[in-house]
Amino acid sequence: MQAETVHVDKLSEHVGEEVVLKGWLYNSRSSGKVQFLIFRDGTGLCQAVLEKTDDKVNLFNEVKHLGQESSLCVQGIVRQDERSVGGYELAVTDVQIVHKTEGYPITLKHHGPDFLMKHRHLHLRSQRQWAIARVRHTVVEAIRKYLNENDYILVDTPIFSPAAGEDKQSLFNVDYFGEEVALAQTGQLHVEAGCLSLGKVYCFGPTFRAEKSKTRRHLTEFWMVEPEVAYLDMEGLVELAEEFTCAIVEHTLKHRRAELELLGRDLSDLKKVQRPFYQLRYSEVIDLLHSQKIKDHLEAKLEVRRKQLAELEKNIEEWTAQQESVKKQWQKEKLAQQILEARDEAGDLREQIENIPYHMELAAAFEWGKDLGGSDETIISELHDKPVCVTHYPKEVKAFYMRLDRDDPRVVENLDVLASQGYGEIIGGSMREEDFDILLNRIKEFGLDPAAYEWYLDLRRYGSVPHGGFGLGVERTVAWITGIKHIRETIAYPRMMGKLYP
RNA sequence: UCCCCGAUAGCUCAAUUGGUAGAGCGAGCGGCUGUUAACCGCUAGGUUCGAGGUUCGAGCCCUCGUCGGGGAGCCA
Repeated sequence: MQAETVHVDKLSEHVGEEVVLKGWLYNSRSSGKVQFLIFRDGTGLCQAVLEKTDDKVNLFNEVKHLGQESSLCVQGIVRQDERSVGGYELAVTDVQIVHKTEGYPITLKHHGPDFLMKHRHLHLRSQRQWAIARVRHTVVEAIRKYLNENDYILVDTPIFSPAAGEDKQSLFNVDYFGEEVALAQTGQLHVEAGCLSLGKVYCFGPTFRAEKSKTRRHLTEFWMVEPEVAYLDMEGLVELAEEFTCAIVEHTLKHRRAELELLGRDLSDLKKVQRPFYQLRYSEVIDLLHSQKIKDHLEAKLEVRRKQLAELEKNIEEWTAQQESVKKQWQKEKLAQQILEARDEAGDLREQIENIPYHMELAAAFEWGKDLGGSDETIISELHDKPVCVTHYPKEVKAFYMRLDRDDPRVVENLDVLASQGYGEIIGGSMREEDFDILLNRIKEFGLDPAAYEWYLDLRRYGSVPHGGFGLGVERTVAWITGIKHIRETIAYPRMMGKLYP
């Protein structure tokens, strides 16, 4: 292999040249005297075409039996061809087999989530997962870029955590030289100390929550970025959350358009993510939940879902009937696949249809003082075509450190950002209580031991200032931006209840 | 912790309401010079999640358990 090694995503710069690609066999098709090797190298897919000419009979026969995911180096001449994935292909002159793979478990056909999660270490090689990983990388890049360019200083906060940030039930306990400590579920308390040193700071790391949640929005280990700013006020906090969210979406849209399109994301939704977001105070949310508008919305949604279900059921019937008459094998298979997907979707719809009346009741019966439920958040975000900032919750349902609103001490100056399209909460944050006496009182009200928070109280003893910040969940943000249904696909190795392998 | 659904070939699913366990993909072999999850032919592949029960007979019905999916609560 004498030619220069290049990557698939740079093939357009090498048309007419002989080059080497190093990677893996994604799929292959053979047609007697020509083989199509669908090849991947981490930067993209490329079709390599190998013809059975007299000088390449041995090579042809050797490559013919290569299994999916065999590793190989392919040498050939780059040419433009519309029929090929990516628009370029390689006319093969030589192949070096690095490793022959037999019986690769993940085929290009449909697999169930359990099987794929057990093979997560291999699943990462699939196209969709590849695209999601690249979007995630860019979301994280956007986060760091925004903060760094705006003069935030990174402060790494501890993962072994002596005191709870929030409530103790959702903590993972660890034996720390005989002492029971917890894995951090937020870096916020510690980052506040950094904030009073450096002004504008952030922490960014893994976060652990032992909540026994089995839903498409939850992980037990996830990544969170938490900016914290001194001399900030509530208005500034909202502005920061909005700017931050917009910067992430904009950067990702700019650099990962191809991946988002591959994932089937409707980009027009993302283009709408512009300041200002919708602003709702908690009390306004209650009015909204009790309003005729919500009732109408849910009734309309119910009607739409019923129609969609009827339509799907009709399609399933038609496709099932067609299966009998269709002769070609691949057509049968395609129909079978369509039917499976439609059934899945129909199941989803039935569940929604069943739940909507319940959600209507929940919304109508919502009383001041309760925390917003998942269904309430979904309804609110569905009613808006861009993210919604919900603020000023009752102090009882929020953490002890959140700053009491001086105009209405029943509520705190907090902020949740709900992503659009029903993706739920991606940001949660607040102004922090800067008054020593109020904070101490709040710690006691929550039944916490003030001794454990002595160092935190010091921050109010010595040079206390108004300050605030928030946490943004990386996985939920990636799920929203990519438009994928389940958060478990947004991280390479999802940790969920009962899931620890691989 | 609670509610709903599920477990059949390596994978994805069937099995006409309790009567001899099948198909496609994948694997192996062969055919085909432009395939797009290619196609065509042949071959191999099963303790129907586990334990118990009902029955002449259980993949199917009942009880318990294990694992998985979705949701409630809680949350990023």
